[in-house]
Amino acid sequence: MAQTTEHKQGDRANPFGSFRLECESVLKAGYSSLKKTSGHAFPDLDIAATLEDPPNQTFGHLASSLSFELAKIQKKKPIDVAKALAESIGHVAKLDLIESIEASEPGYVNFRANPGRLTELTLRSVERDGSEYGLLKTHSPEKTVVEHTSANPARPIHIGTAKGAIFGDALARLLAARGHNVRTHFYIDDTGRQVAIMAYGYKLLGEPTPKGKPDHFIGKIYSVTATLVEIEELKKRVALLRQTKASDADINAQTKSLDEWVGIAADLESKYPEEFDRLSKLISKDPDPEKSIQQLIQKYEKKEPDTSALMRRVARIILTGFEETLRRARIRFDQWDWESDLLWTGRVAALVSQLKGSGFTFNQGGALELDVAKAVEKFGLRETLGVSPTFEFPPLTLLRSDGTSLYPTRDIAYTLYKFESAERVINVIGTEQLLAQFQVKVAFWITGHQKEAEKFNYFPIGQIMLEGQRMSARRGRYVTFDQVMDETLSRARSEVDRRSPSLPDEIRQRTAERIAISAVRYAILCVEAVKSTNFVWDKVLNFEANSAAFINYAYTRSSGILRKLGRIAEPKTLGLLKEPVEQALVLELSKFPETFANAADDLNPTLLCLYANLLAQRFHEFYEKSDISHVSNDELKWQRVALVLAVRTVLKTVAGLLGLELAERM
RNA sequence: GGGCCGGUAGUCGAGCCAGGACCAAGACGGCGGCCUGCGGAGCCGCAAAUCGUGGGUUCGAAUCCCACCCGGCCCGCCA
Repeated sequence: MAQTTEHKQGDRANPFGSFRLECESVLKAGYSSLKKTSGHAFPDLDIAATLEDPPNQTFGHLASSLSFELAKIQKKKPIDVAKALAESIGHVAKLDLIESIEASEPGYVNFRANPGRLTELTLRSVERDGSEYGLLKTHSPEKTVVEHTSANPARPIHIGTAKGAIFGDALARLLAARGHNVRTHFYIDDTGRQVAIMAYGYKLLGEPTPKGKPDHFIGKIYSVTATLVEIEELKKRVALLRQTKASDADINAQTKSLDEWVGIAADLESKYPEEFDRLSKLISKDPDPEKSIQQLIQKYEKKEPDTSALMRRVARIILTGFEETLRRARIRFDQWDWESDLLWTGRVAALVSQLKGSGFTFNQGGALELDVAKAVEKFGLRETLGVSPTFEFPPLTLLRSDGTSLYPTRDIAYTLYKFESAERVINVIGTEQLLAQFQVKVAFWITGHQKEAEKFNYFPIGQIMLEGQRMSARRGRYVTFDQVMDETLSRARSEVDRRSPSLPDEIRQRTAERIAISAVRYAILCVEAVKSTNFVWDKVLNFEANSAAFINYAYTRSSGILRKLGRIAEPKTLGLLKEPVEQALVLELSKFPETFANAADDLNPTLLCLYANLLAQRFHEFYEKSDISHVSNDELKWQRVALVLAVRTVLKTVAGLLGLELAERM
């Protein structure tokens, strides 16, 4: 069943939406006229909701299943009701965009659009609105913060994180085009253990200037340091267990874990012999590496000058690398938020004391706990949160017994911070964060921010697996975003070289870059965000149907036509575009505004991928079957050119929304 | 133990929220065709699906409800 979409928003045209509105209005008129002549009591039905897309065009362009509802009441056959309905509409309505209304077995009322009128309206609208065609503006614009990526600044961005980055970026583009005031934020999680480990290793090495890409360079140091520290700790733990005569099971578990880490260390040693060797010697000189790392964390939280300077210095080096990667992927941020700032500005402390005063906290072994379950029951949040009566809400530890905060606590403070400058907040994060996101919402209720709780959206990202397993940076089982882009670029470059050898080298390189980044973005965006998928090179490197290259090729072909024609004249009318391939193309163009609005309102960029692919497909079909530059009838030629121009406009708009860049030649 | 998400041709994947012409879109892979006029990264055709399983609701279920099965994930004084 189709959804209703507003007819006109701002002064932007919505051709198919206008057709839909006309169908709705005549259907309502037919319904009430039938109501008068019938003896039965008619209920108030959502008539717009009965309009749906028919399976193919032999049934017209929109169909209503209203008769099935009425047949129940009138105790008649649906097809008879449909006939009566179609007839009564014929009497009451004057038609504009509708060409015909027919009853059809088993009981649908089919509406066919008037091809001439729809073509005229669609192509004139695209011509008039240009790059703004279809970008229907919302009636209720909101200041919106989209937080995404927020990769831990300890190692390079891998393809799993990149998925969140690409979706977050596309989401921001879509919402902005819809008329919302959107800002993208990157959360720098710098007060956790990972950044401290990284800074510890970096300091030990004497703060070297990065060789190669900064995030890769520092990431290497992080991996080696983390592994060596972990091994030291495990060795101590096993020794302690032996001393205290712990159970064999406990000792075995730790030993097994230790063996695994030793294996990882061996891998790292062979990959980075120099760093491994040096760090290994340096760390062994430290009597208690773990303590050194803890001290870094604690001093940083307190903003101790030397430590703060060090931590920020290292984190910034990594972030430089992130920015380079993200820029390459056409992803940009309006704001970078440091987690440490939340502590230093007292926001975390203020939140904790407010929660403390709420009566929903309790003390457990010196740690401060939030009784989430109690709050859920008190405020009756199960329905609001959409969870079953048996969903368990474990308590949330807000403060460690040493008084330091934990990540969820800081995340609550952070989300509140985002609301300081926004009416709506969208968090683009992995599906595994579901419970944590619930906890944030519940904390919002406790602190009296229920309005914000309603405007707080969680956009879950399903994992990308590697050979059926979770990616793990420490185990070296991961693919970086840079790797993916490099590989795709080299593949795109060789394709361009092969197909367009006559283009200058510079153009070929730029074209390959566009094709490559678009291919990567499209491959990620064309599958729904929540689904977890296996990373497959062939999919990213696919330049055939259902890929960004396929869409770009439609654009390139249209460029070829226009280039060949040289000059372009205005057609007098648009009445000659009667071929099925032309009509199919017009219909697709007419549906773009509705598709866009639905994608933006449902937070679903994937819908636009499917649309872009479909539009390109229709164009390729048209291109094969229809001549343009060599038709002798000039009027027909210019009308077809108008169609080509409209397709180009819409392709470019959709591509922009998804962050794909189109090349004129490829 | 409790929960969340997913399960659609050999593979990938729309449709599910808002049930209707579904004998289920599209792609990859397979098979067979199409360049003496706009670039073949294309087009046309063929083969391929117990819509995870079993019940239920309904005139009608891939879609809603219940139970179960499989896969991923979560339930830390980690982040």
